[in-house]
Amino acid sequence: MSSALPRAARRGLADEAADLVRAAIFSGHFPPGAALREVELAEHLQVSRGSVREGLARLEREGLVRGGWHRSTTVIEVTAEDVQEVYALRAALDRLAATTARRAASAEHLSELDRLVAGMEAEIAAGGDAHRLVALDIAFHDQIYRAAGNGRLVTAWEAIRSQVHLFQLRRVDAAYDHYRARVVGEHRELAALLRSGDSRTLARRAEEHVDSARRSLLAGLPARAVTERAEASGRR
Amino acid sequence: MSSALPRAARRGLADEAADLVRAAIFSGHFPPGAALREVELAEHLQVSRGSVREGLARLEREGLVRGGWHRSTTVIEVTAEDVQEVYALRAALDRLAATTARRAASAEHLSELDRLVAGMEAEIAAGGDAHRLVALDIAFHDQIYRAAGNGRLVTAWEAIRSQVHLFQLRRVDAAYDHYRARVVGEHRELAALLRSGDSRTLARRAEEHVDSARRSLLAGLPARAVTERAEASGRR
DNA sequence: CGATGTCCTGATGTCAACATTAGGACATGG
DNA sequence: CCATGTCCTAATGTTGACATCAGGACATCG
Repeated sequence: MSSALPRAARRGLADEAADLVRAAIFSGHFPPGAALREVELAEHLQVSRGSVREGLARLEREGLVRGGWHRSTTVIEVTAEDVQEVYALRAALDRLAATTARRAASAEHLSELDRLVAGMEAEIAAGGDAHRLVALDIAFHDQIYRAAGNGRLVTAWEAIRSQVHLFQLRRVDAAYDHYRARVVGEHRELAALLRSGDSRTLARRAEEHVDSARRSLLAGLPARAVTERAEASGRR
Repeated sequence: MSSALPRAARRGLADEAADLVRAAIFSGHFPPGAALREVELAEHLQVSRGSVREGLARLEREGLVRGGWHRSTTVIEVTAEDVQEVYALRAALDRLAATTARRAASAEHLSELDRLVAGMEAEIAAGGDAHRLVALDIAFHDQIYRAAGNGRLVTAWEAIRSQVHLFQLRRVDAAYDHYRARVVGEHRELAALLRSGDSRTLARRAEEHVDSARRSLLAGLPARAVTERAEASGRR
C-alpha cells in the first residue's frame, strides 16, 4: 500500500451538491451566463438551501461561477479576456509544478502519467469521446501537481482547474480534430521530460503546452466574446 | 476620479465576521493551532452560527485556517514546510505579476507604489511599528497584483496573502532589525524596475525578493516547527 | 494489564422559517 | 417623451432549532 488508503472521507451534502452542479455545467445544462437559483437547486437536489449555498460557494472558489450581494450566482462567461487571464496564470503554475515535480516525483507518479497517456491513445483508438479525452487531459495535469508535493500549489491549481476544464471542453467543440491530433504527442513529451529531461527545457515546454491550448481556444472564439446566453424564460 | 468609486459594497455579516476573526488571528488572540468553535464565535460576535460558518469558510479559502468534517477549524501552524510551500508559490506568482505589471501598469498604479515606499520610510522614522510596516509591505504587493490587471492572478494571490501576512508578522517578531534594514531598499528597487526596468531583471529581482523573505523567516524558525499551541483550558 | 466495546458529550451538519434587499414595473410629473 | 419616484416581487441574507457525528472516558472481558 503506497498511499495509505485515501481516508474514507465522509463528505457532506455541500460537496455532493457542488459535484452535481459542476457536472451539470460541464454537460451544458447550465450554459455560460445562466443563473443558479438557490431555491431551485435546493428543490431539485432535495437538500436544504444552506447546503446548496455552501456548495455554490465552493464552485465560486473554483472560479466556475460568480456571485454577489443579493445577486444570483451565475455561470462564468467565456470571453477572450477570461481565457487570457486563466492561461497566463496557468502557464506560471504549470511551469512551477513541472520543475518541482522534476525533482520530487516518485516512480509511481511517473508511471501513472504514462498510464494516462496510454489511456488517451486507447480512447482515440476507440472512437475518441471528446469529454473523456478532456477528462484524461485534466487528470494528467492533476497528477503533475500532485507529484510536485506542494499543497498550496495544488490549491492554486484547483482554483482554475474547473475553468480550464470548461475551456477545454469548448475547445474540442470548436476544433476537435486539431486537439485530437496533438493531445497524445504533447503529453507524452511532457511525461518524458518529467522523467529525465533538462529542467530548463521542461519549463519552456510546459509553458508552450499551455500557450498552444490558449491559441487553439482563442482561434475558436468569435471576435469579442462567446456569450450564448440562454435565458430560461423569454422576455414575453 | 481615477478608479470610478469603489462601489459602495454592502458586505453582509459573513465578511464582517471573517474580518474580525482574521484580525484576531493576526493580533495573536488565536495562536497557531487554536480551535475556532462556531458557537463561541457566534456568541462573541453576536451573529448567527451560519454567518460565522460562512466567514470561516472564507478564511479557509485564504489558507489561514483549516477545517474538516465534524472537526473544529483551527488556525494553521507555521512549520518550515508550510513556509517553503507558500514562498515557492509566491515566487512564481510575484514573478508573473511583476512582468505583467511592467507592461500594463498605469501612472497612477506606479505613483501609488512610490507613496507606499514613502510610507514605509515615514513609519521607520516615526519609531517603526512592526505591524504597520508589514501592512505596508503587503499593500505594496497588493498594488503590483492590481496593476497587472489579471483577476485570476489576484485571486491566486489572495489565497496566500493572509498566510504571507502571518508569516511576515512572525518574521519581524524574530528579526525586526534585519527586516527594517532591508524593507525600504528592496521595495524601492522593485518600484523602480516596474517603472523602467528590463523585464528579465525585474523577474529575477522579484523572485529574489521572495527568496530573501523566505530565508529570513526560516532562520527564525526552530529546527522542526513553531507550534506554540496554547490550549484555552487546561486538561484538568 | 492490555484490548475491546459502550456510552456520553460537545461540537459540527442540516434544515425550514423569517428578514432584508436589488431590480424592475408602473405611475406620475415635467 | 423622458426623467423621477414609488411600490412590488422574487430572490438572497440571516437566524435558531434539530439531527448527526467524532473522540474520549469509562467499564468490561480476555
